[in-house]
Amino acid sequence: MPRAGLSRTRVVEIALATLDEDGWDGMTLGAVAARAGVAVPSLYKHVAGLPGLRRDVALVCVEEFDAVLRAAGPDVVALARAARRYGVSRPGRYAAVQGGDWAHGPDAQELAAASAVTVETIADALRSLGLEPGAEIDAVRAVRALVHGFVTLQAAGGFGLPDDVDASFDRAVASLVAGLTR
Amino acid sequence: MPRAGLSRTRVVEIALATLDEDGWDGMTLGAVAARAGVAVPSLYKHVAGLPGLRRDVALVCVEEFDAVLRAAGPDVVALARAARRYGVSRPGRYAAVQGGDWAHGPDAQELAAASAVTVETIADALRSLGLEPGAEIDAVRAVRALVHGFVTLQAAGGFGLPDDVDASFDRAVASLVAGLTR
DNA sequence: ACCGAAAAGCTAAGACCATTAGCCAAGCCG
DNA sequence: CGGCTTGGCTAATGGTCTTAGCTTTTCGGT
Repeated sequence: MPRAGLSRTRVVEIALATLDEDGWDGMTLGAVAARAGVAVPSLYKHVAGLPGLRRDVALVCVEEFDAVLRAAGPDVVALARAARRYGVSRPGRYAAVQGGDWAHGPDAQELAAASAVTVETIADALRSLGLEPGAEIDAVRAVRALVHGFVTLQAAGGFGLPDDVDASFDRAVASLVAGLTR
Repeated sequence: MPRAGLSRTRVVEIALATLDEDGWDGMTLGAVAARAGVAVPSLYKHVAGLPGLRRDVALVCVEEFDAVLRAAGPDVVALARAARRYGVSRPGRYAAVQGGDWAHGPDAQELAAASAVTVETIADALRSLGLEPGAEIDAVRAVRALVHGFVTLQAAGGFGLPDDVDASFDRAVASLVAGLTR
């Protein structure tokens, strides 16, 4: 029996491919093992079960998401567009970034730290708007909520009308920014 | 063997109780059957499997959610507050309202119709702001996205800082409304 | 009042899912 | 070359949903 030559990072890579194809709920141990050409229990040699795999995958996605945001530059609108593009084009990874409840898990530290970086990126972009100091946290929350809500509603097919969702999004962000700087 | 005296509506009632206690993912046929004092396959006599049960439960929740919004009156801020209060106090039912992908299912009609009523309620509240006719759909989407994003981020523990989330929400809604009517 | 049929429960069984235990062989290192 | 670590495996357990088929209750019609 030749070995498959797996490793933690290789398993995570394969899991990411599965995630992109089958979504967050479809990223099952069976699917990953099949794609790796290996029996399911073999994965436990590299990864701490399904929760551990999800945690590892989420960490990669959070870091990737943050990189995308950073690359969008310091403009709030560009940042929001980039975040939404990521969420729409890679729904599985976006769900991994936002979706987990590992906020309550034991190994939440790494994830929380990585998420904090993302929040800080948004805060940087908002600083250029010249908000009052006390309003910054509120503004970050508002932007995150608007973008996240848009992405998830769209992903769930919540926008029944076929009107241009891109335009709606741009206008919503513009309106919120206008209201924040009012 | 005495009968349990179940019915479709009774099963849905029990499922709602399970939903409130165990959340959307915890609303399993096993949990519902146990609470009903019945074996799992017996539920199939009243409900079309798990997808059918979810569809029925979602329908009830959508109608309830719409009633809550209507009761909040025609003010946008009050409506947003009511929606968020519902989402925070009954996370399971809120997930049922928003969460499904039955938009693509075969029996999406009833659900879609009920959801359309909710959207119309929001549109009514926004009409009092005196928006330009073409901007209405965009405005509804913005409000829905902001509220929905806030609720889901909060439910996922996405707001790390312990700052007052209620105040952040009120300010976010006020900012968006200000931006929309600008 | 009775008989038959529909309805409502049940058990059994099958397909997946995650997880644990324990075995065996591959490969590295002295 | 021998042994130990490591990475694969099979087997088994318990959970999920689902279908098939059986039994018993219950109700309606004559």
